[in-house]
Amino acid sequence: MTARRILVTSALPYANGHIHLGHLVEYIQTDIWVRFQKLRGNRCIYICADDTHGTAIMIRARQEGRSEEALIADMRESHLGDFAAFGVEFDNYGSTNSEHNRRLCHQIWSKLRDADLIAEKDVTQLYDPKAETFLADRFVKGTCPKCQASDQYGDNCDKCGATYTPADLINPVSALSGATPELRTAKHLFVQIEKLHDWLNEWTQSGQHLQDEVANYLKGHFLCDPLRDWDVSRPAPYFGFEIPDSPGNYWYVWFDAPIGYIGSTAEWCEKHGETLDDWWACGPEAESRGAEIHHFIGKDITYFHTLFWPAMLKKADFRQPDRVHIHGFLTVDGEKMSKTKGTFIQAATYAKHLEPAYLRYYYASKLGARLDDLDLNLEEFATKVNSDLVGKVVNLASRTARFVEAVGLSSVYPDDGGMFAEAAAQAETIAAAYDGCDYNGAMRLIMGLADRANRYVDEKAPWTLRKDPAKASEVQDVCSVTLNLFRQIVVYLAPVLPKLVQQTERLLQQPIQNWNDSQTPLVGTGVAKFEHLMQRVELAQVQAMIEDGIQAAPETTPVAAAALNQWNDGPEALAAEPLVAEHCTIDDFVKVDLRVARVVAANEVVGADKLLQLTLSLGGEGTRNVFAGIKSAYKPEDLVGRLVILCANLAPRKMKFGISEGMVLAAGAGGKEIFLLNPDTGAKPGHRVH
RNA sequence: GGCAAGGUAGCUCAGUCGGUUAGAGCACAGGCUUCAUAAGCCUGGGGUCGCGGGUUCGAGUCCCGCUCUUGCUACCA
Repeated sequence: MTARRILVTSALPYANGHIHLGHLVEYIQTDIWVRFQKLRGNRCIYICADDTHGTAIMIRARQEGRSEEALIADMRESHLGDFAAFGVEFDNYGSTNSEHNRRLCHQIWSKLRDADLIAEKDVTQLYDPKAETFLADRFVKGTCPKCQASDQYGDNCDKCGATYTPADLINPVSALSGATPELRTAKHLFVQIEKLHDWLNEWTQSGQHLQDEVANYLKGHFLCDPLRDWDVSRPAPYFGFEIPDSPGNYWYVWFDAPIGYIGSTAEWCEKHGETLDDWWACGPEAESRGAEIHHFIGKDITYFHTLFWPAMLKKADFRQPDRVHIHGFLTVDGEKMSKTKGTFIQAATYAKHLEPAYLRYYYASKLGARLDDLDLNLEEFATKVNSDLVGKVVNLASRTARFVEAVGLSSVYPDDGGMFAEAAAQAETIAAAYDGCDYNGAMRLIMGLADRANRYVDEKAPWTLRKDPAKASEVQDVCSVTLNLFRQIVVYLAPVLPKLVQQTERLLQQPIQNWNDSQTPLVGTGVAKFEHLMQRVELAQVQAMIEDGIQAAPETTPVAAAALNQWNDGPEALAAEPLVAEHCTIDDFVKVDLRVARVVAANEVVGADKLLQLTLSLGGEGTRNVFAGIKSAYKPEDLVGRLVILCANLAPRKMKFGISEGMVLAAGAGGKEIFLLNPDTGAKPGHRVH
């Protein structure tokens, strides 16, 4: 078999957030594939980079009062640390904000120009005059024009489902500055991808490059109609590369992000004395050299990687991907990751509590070639790791290595009834599963081998043989067989568990460097003093991680971060009165009958220091007499006529000055700091608060 | 509404070209073992393969209809 030359990428993580367990599905999936290819003796390079451009980065840098460059430099360090912790090993980790990338963007752009694919059109968008920037739909909030629901995003309403443009919103507000946006028109540049429709039909439907479901999806959603022009420019200010032949306009982040794959490769080539053409050239000459390009991505960015990207490469005379491997999303305990449930777990939080190898194995045992979502069931996670890795695999070494520490492995491989040979014969089947991204199938086969080996140990019972000094060599033989079976399994698991490989090399004092190490048993070599290879997972550790996840400052979305910082809100209030940890059920909540009420009269209470006496109306049903401890902050005459929120079913309470028939709701620390709640305009006395 | 992918043991999933009695792991029950990190081994219970029809000597597998779940998309196929 001749060695393949394979360039592999994972999607570029955005420099606006930390790596979390969802990201890791992809990086672990890719890393396993890369390690597998390398182990097979193929020439394989794993290329990635930070995706650094765009509005979100610009806004965040502004809010944090520093340069974009400083922000992305920090985030790069964080990303690299997380990847290292999880054994994700890139051959090159670049940045889209690099000179290589700029040069390539220029090059590809001029090719697209030459191919007459670029069109200019006016685009009218909301503009934030205060922040001096155009606003993407999700940076605008306002009232839905259809159902009047407030606080809706600029593209659609999640109350009534209506879709509209941000300009239709009632009372639109910029999420960046709080300013009222205005309509402005600017020139944008578009790629007329429709001109490649026929070619894309062929490329996507050939069965070579995509999973079938993905090909069907593209056919049904995009390729059945003319492809819309793709808006690839943004007017200044924008953190990115300025378009050379259109000053004042910048390439949209999704234009230069995938080019980052090539830019990062260029960086690698420079370090290793190779040329880009060795990997990215297309045409018959390049074809004969046979480099392959494999992208691993999540299903959310299918669109960019399977239509625009191949089209761009095609027209710019670069090699198009041989395969785009698309995976699903991560759920935790069957649900989308949630910050409040603590299941939105950052890589760093996980690594603080649990061994990264566990996650690598768990993901491997769940990943198949399809784009199904993957569920991280925390209980299954613990039992799977414990029973498969500790109970089956590592146990093989743990139950035999000690018996042969002194004598090492037998100098001739003993008769094992053909077990080693049979397992060796499965190498190609297991390899095919890895190569086809069916890690789940591979893990199943490998665990079958571990089961078999454990049965062998049981039958031979070396601990019994050991009691008879005459059978010493038999003990050595049994342990030699077992440790060789163990080592064979470790070779098969090497792409998933690199650390276990190192430990095994140390234990059996021989390197593991190639898939073929599974084909030949070790004989006559030494065995080091046994040390535990892997610890069991305690459910408590998992729980501790979840709790930590809840505590850890939840990562805010760019919009929220920008909106938050803008108000300068501090943590003092929360610190003074921490959140109630215990949940209340919806049933608990509905027991409290909150109502809108109008203050029809308010009086001082003679003899009371803190109380005001309020007469409240709920519309019908007469009035309520309520004593409220708000004298320090409100004057009676300021209250008359206004609306308040009343807990209407609070048990009546006899007080020194009369009976209080409810409680008005207020926030604040006390004293002057008391703030009554009032509903937005439109609420009527008697309305229940839900 | 449209498109796509699914529905197999309590849970997570295999099941090739239609072919013997439908499998694995986990969980559960009973037993064995005590080398091993409460690890290991054996035995067992547990299935209307979503429902209904069809093709066939034979259907989890192929065809049609229905139903439910998930994802995408949306009054446009």
